[in-house]
Parts: sequence; structure tokens; C-alpha cells
Amino acid sequence: MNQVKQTKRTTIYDLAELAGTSASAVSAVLNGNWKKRRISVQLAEKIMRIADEQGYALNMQASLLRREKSHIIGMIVPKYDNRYFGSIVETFEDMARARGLFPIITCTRRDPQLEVEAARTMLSYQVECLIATGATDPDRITEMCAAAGVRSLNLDLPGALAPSVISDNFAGARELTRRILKNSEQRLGKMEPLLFIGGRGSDHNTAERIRGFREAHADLGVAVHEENILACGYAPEKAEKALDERALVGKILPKGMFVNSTISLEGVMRWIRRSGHLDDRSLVLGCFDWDPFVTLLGNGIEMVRQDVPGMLTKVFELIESGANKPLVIQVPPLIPEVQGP
Amino acid sequence: MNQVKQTKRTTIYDLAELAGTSASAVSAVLNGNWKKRRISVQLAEKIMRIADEQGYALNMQASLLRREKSHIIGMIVPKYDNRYFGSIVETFEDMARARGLFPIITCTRRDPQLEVEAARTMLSYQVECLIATGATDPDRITEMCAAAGVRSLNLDLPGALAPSVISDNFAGARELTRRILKNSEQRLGKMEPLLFIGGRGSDHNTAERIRGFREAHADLGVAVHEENILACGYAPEKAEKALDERALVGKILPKGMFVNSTISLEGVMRWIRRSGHLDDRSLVLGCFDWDPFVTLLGNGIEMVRQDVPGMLTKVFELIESGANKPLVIQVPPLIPEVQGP
DNA sequence: AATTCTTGCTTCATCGATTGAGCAAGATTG
DNA sequence: CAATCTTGCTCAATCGATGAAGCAAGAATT
Repeated sequence: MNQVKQTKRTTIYDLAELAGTSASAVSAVLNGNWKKRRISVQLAEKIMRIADEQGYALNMQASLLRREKSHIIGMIVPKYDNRYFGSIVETFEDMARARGLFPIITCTRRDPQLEVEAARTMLSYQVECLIATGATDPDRITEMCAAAGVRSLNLDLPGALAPSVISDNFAGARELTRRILKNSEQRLGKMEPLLFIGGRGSDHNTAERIRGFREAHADLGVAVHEENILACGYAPEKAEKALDERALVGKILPKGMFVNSTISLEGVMRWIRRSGHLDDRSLVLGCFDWDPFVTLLGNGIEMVRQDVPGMLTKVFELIESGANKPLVIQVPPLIPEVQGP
Repeated sequence: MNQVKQTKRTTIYDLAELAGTSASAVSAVLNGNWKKRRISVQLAEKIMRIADEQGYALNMQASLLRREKSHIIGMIVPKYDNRYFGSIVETFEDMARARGLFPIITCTRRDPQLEVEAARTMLSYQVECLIATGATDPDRITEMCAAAGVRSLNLDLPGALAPSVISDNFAGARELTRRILKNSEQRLGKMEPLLFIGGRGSDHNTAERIRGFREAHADLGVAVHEENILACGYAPEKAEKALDERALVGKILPKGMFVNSTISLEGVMRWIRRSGHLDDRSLVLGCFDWDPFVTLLGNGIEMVRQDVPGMLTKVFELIESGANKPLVIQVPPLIPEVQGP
């Protein structure tokens, strides 16, 4: 590649001049439908050679402006600070590329304003479809997309206006709660009501998990008091603060806890360490989400691992089927066998 | 927003017709330089109202095709599966947006082929600057960018052809090694050579960290044998396998280990659990990278936390200064105080 | 030999936004 | 009252790639 140094990028017109042909021939050759356009093999090879020599790169903006489909697929995601969303993003990129789509992803920090701005920007970039992952206001995004004639889908948190793919939070939480209660019985000799901590009471997933949490208690004949439910938000500090406040009012904290995300678990673990319970083997924990190090924390913490490849497979099935009606697909999470306490 | 349902997107021509004015007036109003173009306040307000009513969204492709600068900044990143890269991506998006740039990020899974393809695609999208994070072949990417007249920078791993911002791996590793050795002396009563595990012997960071590792041993008068250095790759399975192999040949494994990333630490911890050493308090570990749960693993694992905001501040300083010459900026990592064993 | 077919191109309008140049009407100046 | 200035717009070329339509030259058919 002995390309010429230049300020302006090489265009098909430059290549056409160098090859002594027309820009449309160059275009046809480089975008692969030169057979259909009856360009001779000789000319095609010459053009490809020259394009290579000049280090030609397509101007996607010009190309997209002309084409009917952009092949761009967008995703907004709340955070990159845990394995769940990291895995969603990585899998999404992979599956999008495998389908000839160009993924663009942006992180909106659970900020409704940022979500709307990000969606608007993605629409400007002519995305063909926008996946709103864990959005605080998914319906707002669906409306914006609909106004622009663009497909949208919800992932992780459901919306009322577009198809949604989410974990089966109820069943997952019920099973997780059951396991924590069983562990608690085994280790403490009795079954006491657990503490639910983390998440937003207003979001669908948290609500469903609380429902599963309640149902598991009921199934096992354990009564849960309202004040055992602390949907204090997602940030670690919030969980830490919520526990502090509980402890301050002199309440005895339950020995068993259902923690609503790894991020909340960070706060819980910090509090546990701070309050000197780190080596307290009578603490029985479970976490709705998976992290490799949590397995090794050594308290036999139960985890629910959301089935990210399964969920994204459903997402792409929905995209390919062209479905637009609001419906909620629930994907069962994986509950790995825990390795002794 | 009572926009009309339509298949085609609304353009400035549609708005012009609705407002009884010209497309150029609409364009001027919507991109904000209508004062400069002497459009009256009345017309401007009318246009903005109609645009809002119609749910107009700019066609970025058309806009970018015409404009000289794209304001798009690209980043390629190896993985999203650890806090270091997650934090890089989140901070990068934030800082880019704060500067009026549109960040596009893609994950290349440490695959040289994918890196090149991703870089080519980003060039097609007219990025103004491309940050190659932890690239396996950064110079290849710099060459591609240079051929297209596009700036490029290296982050995390340095290259020879473009400015690079990296951690001070040598100093960080030396200090980390020192701390592990001191801990090991305290807990075992003697200072034995550590095992270095993880990373690629061929990459600059691993090489520098090994140099720091050696220097710390030398400073404290401890001899390290060559076979104590296992640069076995980044994946957890590779670390696990490397330890298995060491154990198989009957070698006694050192009680102290310098683990080259959290990802390798996953493998190490798995091996430790599998081999029944999980509660072995005589194991003394340190990890070059930070993860909130590792703090809580309970073996007093020392960590080096790379200064992501510091590094990205340098990156944007370089971008704004217009620097193009290859140079390496080393940012000192943060070494938090560890909380008792 | 005249007609039709095939091959291998070129020409030109187009996508939507941007912007320099230009123009008409009214205000101001000499 | 003519000349100049200001205001508030419109016109039209342009960015680079695309593809329908067209055209010239040679091959095949009648």
C-alpha cells in the first residue's frame, strides 16, 4: 500500500480518473455488484488494485444517504460496570455483526434525559432498529422511534408499546428466595424471613422479583414483613446507606438477604465488612445476577445468572420476524449450582 | 407531538413547505446559525415549532456529507468483561460528549482481524480520531488511519507510530510486588519469590510489569527463577491450565502470586478453590487491576487500580493539542490501602 | 444486408443538509 | 430624489455514492 499522502480522502472520482473510467463503474466494482452491471473482469480487477493502492475507504455517509437501508442497529444501555450489561453489549455486537449489521451502543447512566438525547442521536444516524436496554422510560423511546418510522425493542425492562425481552424475574426470584431460605434453615437451624435489598420499587423487574420473593416465603410458610423490603435504588452507596439506616433505628437485621443486583451486592458487602460481619458464617446471601468473584466470596452466595445469549437470540428473532406489537417474552434465568459455603 | 404517520422521514424540504419558506432557512434555523444568516425571530420560532410538531430528526448522513468535520470519535476496546475496560468506555463516552463529540465504540475481542475490520468501518464512518485501546497491533491501525488522514491514539497498550497513554506499569508492578512480598513476609515469616501469572509475554504492559516484578525482588534481595514467570495469556482458563500444568510436573507452587489482571485472577481463584486452597490463609495474592469484589475475597489481596479518568484526561489533552508524534505518556496507577487479610 | 441481441461501459439525477452568492424591499444618508 | 445600506430571505451548487436509463460497438440471427 504505497498510497499518496493527502489531506482530502480518496473518493470514487479519484479512483475513476486514475483508472480511466467512470465513477459509477468504480462504485459498482467496489460495492460488489459489478457482475450484475456487466463490468468486465479486467476493469474490475484494475479498479480493485488501484483502490487498494490508494488505501480507499468508502464514505459511509454518502453511501447511506443514497441507500434505502442503513444496516445500523442501535442499543442504549444503562451502565458498563457489571457483568450482566457487559455481556449484553458484547453478545449484541457479535450477533449484530454476524447479521451484517453495524452496532452502535451508548451508555445512558440510567438518566432519562440522556436516554432521550441518545435515542434522538441514534435516529439521526438512521438506525434501522433501536434496542432500549434497562431504560427508565422505554415507552418514550418507542414513541420517538415510531414517529421516525423506526423499529424499537425493549430488553431487560419491558415497555407497554414495543416488544420486550426480559428475564423471568418472578420465577427466578422465587427459586432464588427458596434457595436462600433453605440455606438459611440448614445453616441457622431455622427459617427466618429474608431481607430484600436493592433496585427500584417502580421498575417492573424489581416488582416482579419482590413478588417471587413473597411467593417463595408464602410457599414455605414464612411471613415477611413490609419493612423487610428495601428497594433503595441500584448504586452501592444506596444499599449501604439503607442498611445503615435500618441498623440505626435499632432493628435487628435479618441474617438472610436477597440482593437485587451485583451492584447492590457491592454496597451490601461493604456494609457487612464495615460492620464486622465479614466472617459471620451465619449470613446467608443470594444475588439476582452473576459475577465470577462473588462465587468465590466464600459465603456460599446463591446467584441467578440471566441468560444473556438466550435473551439476545429472542431479540434478533423479533427483529427478523418484523414483530411490532407489544408483547413480553420472558427468558428463564440460569441458576447455577452453588459451591459449598 | 401530534406528528403525522409516514413511511418516509420528515426532511427540511417537508418542513419548508409546511412553513411556507425555503429549505435553506429551515436548515439555518435548525442548526443554530440563523442569527448569522439573518433569519427573523418570527420565522425561526415558526420553523422550530413545526419541526417539533413533526418530530423532525436531522439526517446525520446528509449533514455529515456536507460538513467538513464529522465530530465522531471512535474507540476500539478488547472486552467489556472487567471493570477496567468498562470504566474506560464509560468515561470515554462521557468526556467525548462533554466535548460535543459523538463516541462510537466497538469491541474487538483481542482479535487482530476484527481490529482491522473495525478500524476500517470506523474510517468509513468518517471518525475524526480513533483511539485504539489495548490493541494487539496498534501500529497497523495507526497506518490505516494515517492513510485516511485521520488522527489516532493508543490507550492502555503503546504503539510506535502514534501518541500513547498507558499506565506506569513498571512502577505499579514494582510497588505491587513489594507489597505482596511484605505481606508474604508478615504472614509466612519469610520472603519467598512470587509467581507471576497472566498476560502475554509479547505485550508491552506484561513485559514492563515483569520488569517491575523482577526489580522489586532484586531490591528486597529475593532471587526469582525464570520458571516463576507464567505469561500464559489473559483468559481465565489459561491461568487455570498454567497452574495445573505447574502442579502436574510436581513443582511446588509459590505461596505468593502476582496476578496480571482481574480476568486472570478469575482463573487463579478457580484453581485455588478446586485445589482446596480457598481457606489457605498462607496464600498471598496481588492483582494488577481492580475489582470491587476482589477487595472482599478476604485474603487481603493487594490491587493496583489504573487511573482511568487520569488516562482519558491525557487522551483528550493530546487530541486537543493536535499532537501526532509518537510519544508515550505514563499515568501512575493508584494503589489503594488494602483492608486487613 | 438488415435487424436484433449482447456486452461493457457512461451519463445524469438523486439522497438531505449546508452555505456562498444573490436579490428584492424597505430604511437611511447625502 | 438618487445612492447606499440593511434586513430577510431564496437559489443553486455541492458533498460522495448509487443505479436507472441510455448508448456505441461488436456478435448473432433472419
